[in-house]
Amino acid sequence: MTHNQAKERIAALRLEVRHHDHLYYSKDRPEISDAEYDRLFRELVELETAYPDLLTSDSPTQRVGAPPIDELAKVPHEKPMLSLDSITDREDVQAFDTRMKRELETDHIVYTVEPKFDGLSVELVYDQGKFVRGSTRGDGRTGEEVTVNLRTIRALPLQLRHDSSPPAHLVVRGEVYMRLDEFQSLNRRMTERGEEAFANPRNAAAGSLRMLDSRVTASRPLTVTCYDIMAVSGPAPPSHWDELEALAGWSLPVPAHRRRCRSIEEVLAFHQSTDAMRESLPFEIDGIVVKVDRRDWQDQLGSKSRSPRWAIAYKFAPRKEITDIQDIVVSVGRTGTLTPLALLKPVEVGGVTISRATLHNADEVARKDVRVGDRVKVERAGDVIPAITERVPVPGEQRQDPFVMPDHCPVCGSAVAREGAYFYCTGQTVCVAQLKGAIEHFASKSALNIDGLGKKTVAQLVDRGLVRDLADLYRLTKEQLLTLEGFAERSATLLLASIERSKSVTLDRLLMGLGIRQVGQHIARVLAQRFGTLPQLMAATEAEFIQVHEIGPEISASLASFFREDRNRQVIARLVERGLSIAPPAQATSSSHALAGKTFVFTGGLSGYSRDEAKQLVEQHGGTVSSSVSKKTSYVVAGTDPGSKLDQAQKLGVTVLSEGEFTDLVKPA
DNA sequence: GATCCTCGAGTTCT
DNA sequence: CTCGAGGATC
Repeated sequence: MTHNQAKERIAALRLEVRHHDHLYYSKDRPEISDAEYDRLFRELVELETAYPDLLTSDSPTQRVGAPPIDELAKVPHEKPMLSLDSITDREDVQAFDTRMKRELETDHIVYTVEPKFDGLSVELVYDQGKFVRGSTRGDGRTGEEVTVNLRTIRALPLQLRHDSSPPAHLVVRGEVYMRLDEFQSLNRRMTERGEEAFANPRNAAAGSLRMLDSRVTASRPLTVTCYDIMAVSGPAPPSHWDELEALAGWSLPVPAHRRRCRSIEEVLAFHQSTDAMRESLPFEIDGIVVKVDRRDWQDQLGSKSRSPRWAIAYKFAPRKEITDIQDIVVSVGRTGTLTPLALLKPVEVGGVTISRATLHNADEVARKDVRVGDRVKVERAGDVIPAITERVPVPGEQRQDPFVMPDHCPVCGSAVAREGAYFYCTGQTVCVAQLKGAIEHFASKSALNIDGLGKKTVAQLVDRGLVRDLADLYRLTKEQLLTLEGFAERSATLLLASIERSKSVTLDRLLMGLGIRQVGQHIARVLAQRFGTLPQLMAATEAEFIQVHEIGPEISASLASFFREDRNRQVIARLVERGLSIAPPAQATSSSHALAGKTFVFTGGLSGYSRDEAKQLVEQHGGTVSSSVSKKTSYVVAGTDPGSKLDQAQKLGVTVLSEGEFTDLVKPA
């Protein structure tokens, strides 16, 4: 074969392989068998090996090849990658439609609807028709570069169709996901190799795409679908529908199941029919996306800080699964609260196996009328915490007796007292469940911050009688620690060092750590500010506590009774005796008053700092951080995967900031 | 007395 | 994150 013949054959083979990749992955309609495809692919590889000068990076054989790297590079997005407001109720969709009609001053809006793929979104950049760069969403402004990993996805064309006259520059938004069957076989392979299986397809896709070694990514069956043109040289398509058509024309995969709707009723119908076919789809979707079709209208409507006004995600009702209650047990918290807990026959809900769910309190158990042996519906509320939503009656079933709260603590046998909706164990001084809880709380980050003193260690210390109260922590010896399971020289030394370090503590942290009822981080700080030292605080009367702003009769009664208790006074005395040195509370060192009077609420994950660091930043500038959104909230900072607080903010018209905007505010350049 | 705003406490799985 | 309830405010 001459060089020229080889060149022609290679070009022909590449076209054919791309064509079949496209049919297989984007259209899901292969025309040739896998064996035939393999034959074409092998011939191409052989020719390219024989004529290395003809090998180019856009050849379908060149999807893998880059060596592993140390960490993913950060790249700024060409356009910020916004997220979508999400809603779950019909009425909210109607409200969206009404709002659009009002703002656009028209009665006829065409919406384009498509399934919302449950994967991770990526930005793809094509220059002169060639795939040059791709990145994950990151915080919306800056993502992680995953170009080499994306190249391994066969549904993703490395070269846009030549005959489609691709634009000189094109930035596309897409979603990378994994098909369910591929996900299952991947998990099977991983389990066989003794590796940890992925919890759900989305995690599998995210983990696979963010691999440092693209050869691993290549072995993971990822796929992609594209749904937005973020930037294009030349004229932009006049509508979202045309955008999708253009993408498909360039051979990019787009959602096959899409529709143009002439009314909001059609949108509702599409949502319903898509939900119905959800179980039979080979991949996971979590709702539909509704977009105002016309581009000029989109531009007119514009965007809020983190989401466009002209589109919403209309999610499906949270996934519910049916399972049986195997038992109802009662756990004892650090304050002695008895909490009923349903042990469930393990069931998969939204990709995670659920085996227990809290029933909160006795009233709740009664209201839902759930008993041991009952069949119930389980959902993951807020997509995280499992909750039993209702009982599913089984015809002819023989039900057990209703659940009753025990009248003695299941851990220590002390009497149980009732207060409002809650039941408490009265064995404050003898109950090991309470003691364990109290110690864990004392050691926790926002209290004494003793590193290395986790749940397991606490349980052992208490069970072996080494620790009977908080002060006992400060006379533990290395010899004692070495007798614990899992403790050797190193961990013992580290734990002793953390305990030593905790001896210098501020008054507010100590107050928080003591676990006085109704006294959390906030009240502890208020008290520390007002009284300054522990002796002064302990000398105060109930009447004096009430004087303090934010402290009413309940909290002051709780404080007074805590300090009246002999046992508590002794523990405090011993803590001081064993070297605890209590400093006045850290003054709010506000370096500026730029944010004085402003209230912040955080929702979702931040990438640049922890919640605590973010809180400190706000306070440094004289602002305050609160946990719930109200009319008085100045800003809601929405990170990744924001929760219901974002919806609340929008409802109340509170300004929403992205993490980037927040940073600009607290760290002016 | 009603209403709004916050805080505290408990919770699941990986 | 959600619930229940304490405290402030009108």
